[in-house]
Amino acid sequence: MISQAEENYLKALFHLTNETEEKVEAGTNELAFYLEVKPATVNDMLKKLKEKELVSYKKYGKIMLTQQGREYAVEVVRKHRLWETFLYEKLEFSWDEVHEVAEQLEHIKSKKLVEQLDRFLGFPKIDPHGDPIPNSKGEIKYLKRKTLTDIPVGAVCKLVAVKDSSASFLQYAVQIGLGLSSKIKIISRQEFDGSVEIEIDNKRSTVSQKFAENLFVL
Amino acid sequence: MISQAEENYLKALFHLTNETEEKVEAGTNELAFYLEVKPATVNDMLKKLKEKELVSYKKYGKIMLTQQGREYAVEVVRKHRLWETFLYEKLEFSWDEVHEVAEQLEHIKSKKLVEQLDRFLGFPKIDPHGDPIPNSKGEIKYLKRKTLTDIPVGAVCKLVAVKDSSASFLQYAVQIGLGLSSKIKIISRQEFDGSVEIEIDNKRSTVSQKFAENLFVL
DNA sequence: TAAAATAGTTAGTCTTATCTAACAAATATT
DNA sequence: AATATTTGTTAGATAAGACTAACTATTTTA
Repeated sequence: MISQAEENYLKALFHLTNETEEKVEAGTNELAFYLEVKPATVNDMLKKLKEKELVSYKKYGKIMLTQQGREYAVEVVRKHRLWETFLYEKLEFSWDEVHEVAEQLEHIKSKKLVEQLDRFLGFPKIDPHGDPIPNSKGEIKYLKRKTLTDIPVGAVCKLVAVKDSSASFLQYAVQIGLGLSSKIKIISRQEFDGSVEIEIDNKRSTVSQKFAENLFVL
Repeated sequence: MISQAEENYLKALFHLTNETEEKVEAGTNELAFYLEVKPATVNDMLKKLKEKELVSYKKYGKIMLTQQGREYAVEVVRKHRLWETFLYEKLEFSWDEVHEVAEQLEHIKSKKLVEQLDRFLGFPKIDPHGDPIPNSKGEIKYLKRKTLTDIPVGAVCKLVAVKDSSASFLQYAVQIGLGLSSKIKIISRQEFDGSVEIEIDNKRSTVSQKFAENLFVL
């Protein structure tokens, strides 16, 4: 049996390594910082995870998920993103509220629950933040991503993801009526600073280039 | 913050006392048996719960929930039964599969989640076992639970729970084709001894009044 | 009512997940 | 290469929630 704490370590390792193309290994301090615990704690936990053959590492060496560990981590990510989708689509949670609750729900242990939830939601491909939802075989389809800055004036696009999902960004997004799958029309663009005037549900706003670069669209 | 273990003790106390009209207090051994832990463990936990003013008890005395403890317990029961309803109605879980998963889901902490789930389900009054679901104010409307003996001849009902689940009863049930969520049609009833002829999946059997009283139906 | 049975408590141990403080190894800098 | 800095490890502590074994209080019964 894998505890909730262990699941969190696996998920963290997945996000720090496998999820980002280049990196395949992490360090103790890095993991500790990510999980907001002390390096000593990570060290203890790694021993347990190594014992269970979920991670591979040697003293003073780099940390890597084993195949088994990766599979487990992907399952947790799958659950997290399915629950986020459920909260957003069915329970009227807003974009910035889903994460905290999904952090709890992702640890519920029931194979049937996950599969039925997936079916109930219509086998969604992306979660409310636009991140891909692994399928039941653990396959993840990463979509190539364009940002708002790539869209020409006059065109309409759909928001599918965000680069930075800090609370401050998400709150700003909600303020201007921006939600997942929002249709965004490009009204005009300033050559001077790259700021763009956009229209969402007949509501116009002007956002900076920095903001626009943070929005992945299709 | 109240831990999952603590929540389970409160819920157990509620079921052993407040839920049954007569009893208002429980003993250490009784609680231990119910929770499948040892009396010593219960004793330790009671000290914590007393400290938090969720139970009242004195050394060698009886255990009782405080008003606060009762309110908390009802909230947990509410969550449990809402989740059972969700699993049964939306995710195609069968009658006997919902409990185990609801035991996990009831500990998720999010006020909004509970209220939205309740709304999503259309503010259900009873769970898939026919037990009442407390409303958001903690009020519980106890309905008289119907048994097979309350169903008139000619009507059809659905099995939702059993009073006694001894092996001898279950074996008998299996023999006559009675399973969870079985649809039962009342063919005839003997005035003399209250025995009933029933039909399950086109198969007829005659059962005693004692047997019929053991079946909760909807 | 005295002995037996039952119920409840205490003390000490275990495991998990965390911490702090001190130490060791690896890497970077001058 | 010597030293300083960063990174990782170890040892020992703590808190929660469980256990066993031994003890004490209460209740039953002969």
